[in-house]
Formats: sequence, C-alpha cells, structure tokens
Amino acid sequence: MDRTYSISELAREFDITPRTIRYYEAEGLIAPLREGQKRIYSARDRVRLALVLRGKRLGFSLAEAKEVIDLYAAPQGEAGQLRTMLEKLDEKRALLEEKRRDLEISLANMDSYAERCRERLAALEAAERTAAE
Amino acid sequence: MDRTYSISELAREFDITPRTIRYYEAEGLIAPLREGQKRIYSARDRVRLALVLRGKRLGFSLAEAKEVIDLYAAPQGEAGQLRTMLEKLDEKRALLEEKRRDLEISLANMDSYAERCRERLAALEAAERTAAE
DNA sequence: CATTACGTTTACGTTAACGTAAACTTTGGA
DNA sequence: TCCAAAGTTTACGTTAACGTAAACGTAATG
Repeated sequence: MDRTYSISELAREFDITPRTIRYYEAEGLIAPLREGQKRIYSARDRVRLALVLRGKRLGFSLAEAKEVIDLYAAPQGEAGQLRTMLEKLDEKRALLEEKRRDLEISLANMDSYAERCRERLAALEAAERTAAE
Repeated sequence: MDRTYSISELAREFDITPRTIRYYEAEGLIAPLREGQKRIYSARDRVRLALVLRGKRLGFSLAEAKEVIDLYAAPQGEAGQLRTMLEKLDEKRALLEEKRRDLEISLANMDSYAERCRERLAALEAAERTAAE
C-alpha cells in the first residue's frame, strides 16, 4: 500500500511528461519527498496527480485544481474550519454541477442531431431500394 | 425569430468582449453578415456562439469546438456523407462521455469527503454540548 | 456642430501550461 | 571501468486565447 513511484513511472502511467509533473510541483500542486536529489512520489502524490489531470480534462485551470486539492489536504481542525470548508466544497460542487448541465445539453443536442441524420439516411436508403426495382 | 444582434449585444449577453467574438470569427467559428462595415449576427450565429462557449466551459479548445460546429453545419448530402458524419458524431460523443465519467468521479469524491467533514463536525458539536454540562 | 457611443482594422502585449535544449549527477550493468 | 538510463536544474521557446492600444469611420444626440 505504501509503495512509491519515480517520476517517469507516473509520467508513463498518466501519459504525460516528467516536465509536466515537475511543473505541477513548481505550481504547488504536488510535493514529493526527496531521496537525495530524486523525487519520490507516494500513493497520495499519485492521487493528487490524478485529481489534477481529471480537473484539467474538465476544463479547470491548475489554479482551480489547486484550490480543490488544498481543500482536500487542509487539516480539519476546529468546528469553524470545518464549516467554512463545507461552504467552499459547496462552491466547487456548484461549478461541477454547472458543467454537468453543459454536458447534458451537449449530449442531448448531439443525440437529437444524430437521430435526424439517421432518419435522413434511412430515407435515402429507402429511395435507393425503390429506384433499384 | 429572425432578429439580428450587434456584436456588443452578444458580448453583453454572454459576458464576453467584442474582441473575443471577433477572434472566434478569425478562427472560423462564426461568420456574421456585414451591413457596410458592421457585423450583423443572426440567430444561428448566436447559437453557434453559445455552442463554442459551452464547449469551452467543458474544457474543449476552439479547434475542437470548431470540429463539432463544422459537423453541425455540414451539408447532409448523400448517404456516404451521412454515414461518415454519424461516425464522427460518435467520436465526439465518446469524448463527452469520458468527461461525464470524470464528472461523476469528481462529484462522488467531493460528496464523500463532505460527508466525512459533516460527521466530524457533528462529533465536535456533540463533544461541545457534553462539555457544556 | 461637437461630443458620445459604437463600430472597424492593425498590431503588439500577455498569460498559462508546458516543450525543448544544455549541462550536469547518479546508478546499475556488461 | 565505462556506458547508458534516468534523474536533476536552469533557462529560453512556443502556442492558444485573448487583452490592450492606436487610429480611424459613422450615426445619433444635446
């Protein structure tokens, strides 16, 4: 469970370059341990990286991804902190829900358009068969 | 139904700048008519603009958005064209589905984390009430 | 008739998110 | 022992997606 990863290992797994991973570190998104000079990535680091990349695929900037990551990593100290954290989580959730609406609309548009294409295609094929008689 | 729009009207409605709209035109995403020098946007142009912005919110580049828009705008000529169009639509659909999976995972992660926060908060509040006796 | 609001083109500037190259160290094999 | 693979830092280059500014046209308005 506590296995570690080299930078090129993670790069291969997530199909990115080591440069990208180092860049994320420079931006404060990951903070691997060092063994001498070399970066040693923990399972948690790997999860963070996955989070960043998932965020990117959804159109978030690295800065936005960092906000969420920092939320996940924040110490859950007193009640007040927990309450403001829950508020912020709700904000982020709202952003995701907005994207979900955009996604549903996009999919619905695409599906109805594809359906019209299929109907048109069926009509053309029917006409073809008629002409073949 | 066939009303038209000025560039600043659309900019206001979609909360972007005229510059952005002109840029999209330069990239081949919109092609408004002209009345002298001035750009006149039709309802279809408006729909296209909305499509682009929705795509952007979902993390697509302008080039990717253009591919979809061009698909929607392509003439549905013969059967062969319709078939390749349906294939391409399926490709794009797959991209959207991938984003949907990412979204579901993100929302699930966030919700379960928020739930843990709420439990921790409840525990703290219970302890507070106990201490108050 | 001058100002204000809106439009235009042209062109250079900016930022995020890396790519790329150079120069160097460390390390496990043949 | 020497080489190749993988790591490091530093630094400059690149691209998408606009921002910003200058210089100009036009139309309505006080």
